[in-house]
Amino acid sequence: MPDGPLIVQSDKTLLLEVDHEQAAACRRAIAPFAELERAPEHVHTYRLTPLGLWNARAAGHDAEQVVDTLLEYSRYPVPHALLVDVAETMSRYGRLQLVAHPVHGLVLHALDPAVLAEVLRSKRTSGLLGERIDATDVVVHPSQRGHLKQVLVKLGWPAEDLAGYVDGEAHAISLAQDGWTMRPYQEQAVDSFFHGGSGVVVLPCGAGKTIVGAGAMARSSTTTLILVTNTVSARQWRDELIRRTSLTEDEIGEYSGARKEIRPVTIATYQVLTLKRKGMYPHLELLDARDWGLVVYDEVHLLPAPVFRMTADLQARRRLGLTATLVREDGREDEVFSLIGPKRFDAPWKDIEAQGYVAPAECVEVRLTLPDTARMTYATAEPEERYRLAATAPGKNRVVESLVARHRGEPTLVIGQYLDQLHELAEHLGADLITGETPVRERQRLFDAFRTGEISTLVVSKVANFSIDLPEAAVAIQVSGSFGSRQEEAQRLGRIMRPKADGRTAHFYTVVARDTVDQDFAAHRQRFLAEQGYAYTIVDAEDLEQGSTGQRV
DNA sequence: TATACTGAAA
DNA sequence: TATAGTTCAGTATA
Repeated sequence: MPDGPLIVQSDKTLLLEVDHEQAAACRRAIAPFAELERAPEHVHTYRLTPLGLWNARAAGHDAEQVVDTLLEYSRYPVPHALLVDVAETMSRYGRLQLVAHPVHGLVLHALDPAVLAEVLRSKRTSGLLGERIDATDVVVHPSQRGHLKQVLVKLGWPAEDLAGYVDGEAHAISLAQDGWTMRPYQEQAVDSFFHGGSGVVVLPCGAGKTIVGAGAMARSSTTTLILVTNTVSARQWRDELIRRTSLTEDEIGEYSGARKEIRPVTIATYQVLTLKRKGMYPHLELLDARDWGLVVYDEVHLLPAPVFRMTADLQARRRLGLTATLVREDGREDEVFSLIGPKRFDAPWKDIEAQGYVAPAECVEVRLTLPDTARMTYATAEPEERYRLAATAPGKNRVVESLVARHRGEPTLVIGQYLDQLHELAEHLGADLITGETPVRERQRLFDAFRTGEISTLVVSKVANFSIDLPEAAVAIQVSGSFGSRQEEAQRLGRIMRPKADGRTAHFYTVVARDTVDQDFAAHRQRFLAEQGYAYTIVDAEDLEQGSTGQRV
């Protein structure tokens, strides 16, 4: 195609012209295998990575499809070397297989003896492999299954794990069918997960990931261990499971800081599992406390390093990872890939929105020009103080005030990172504030008041990043965030994406100080959502009160 | 004996 | 990059 929207370069970057009429179709076509790297106004940069290509491969795409997609949308002839490279990278996935051998147990089987020879020569596999059976097979100690997969990914030969799983202890679980059924994409996600065995399901916030978990549990009907980020989330899982499945309160245990119950379905927090005392992990026994048939990782992108290590030992059990965003800022995506599994299902956020299951959202970046004195302070500040200085610029108070006024009557969340700033804002707005030090009872009271509409504005800290369920929230105003965290941005947008009763559009504002690191971090944070098709409108803070709409990006 | 508060840890 | 949230254990309170 001579006028395609895509420029494919030999350094493995893909440049997408955003205003091209085929841009949307192209974005959709390359999404399964390319990662968005930068998203300024006119040209978005995607990158081809081995991990992206292997995920696509695991999802059933072959190299031919990827090559065809590139050729179809490319404006210029595609570098031949790049096409060869794509084909070679993709063909690396699955040349090694982990299989169950009737005599030798777990075996690493190579479709190509040379690959096995190369892998065996590496020092990194030395402690992980046992006896060599023949030219294409070598024994793997079952306890090294996860470590081996990690090493193989790093060596560039990701193994396809076909060794299967222990059944686990059977436990009858069915979905409660009182006039309610899973949504089509949830069914598909469960199917894809089961077909693949282990892996990750990526769905937007508010799209019902818990239901996918429940569906997987019903399908396997085994004892299940669910790992979640915090106690509040654990309670929400329990309530949802009681509502949506045949499980009763007695069958569901909570293993958290507060309680230590072990039941056929046990919900545990990452925190308690990774608690370290005197160099020991006293709660690790939970993993062996029962013969779990399924392990569910909620918010799998947050898995801390110790849980990765523990998970390496759990490879014989089915593992389902759930997340809204697989991206992490610490570059551990490959560990999720090798230890939980490849991406099994991924629905573009805009598709779910089009089906009406999440609310449409409009994202606006409000830029505030710092007064001269503040700019001088900023310019002379130490680099490590700069973000805080810019992010907590006093001028933001007025901007937030006018945004709240603009949406008067709509349930509004003001979200920030710095407690001082939030205290000040809460006072300014005459609104209530929820932070980590707010007692659970008080949080509950405020959330309830917010849900019923008694309170229309709530100022919240990082506590609101995850899993708080405020269906009615329609407006979010972000004043500061964790540096450039893409997944935090996605989670915060997620707070307002529950569909509204009247189908209203949700509004997401991010207030940044112009020409500072605050603006740079904001740009980085927005990348993931840009990849999902959310365009940020940029508005000048001074124009805000005059009702200008700004320019679309 | 149960519950509330505080500080430390990773 | 630093900050904030979470949990646990020790101490105070009723």
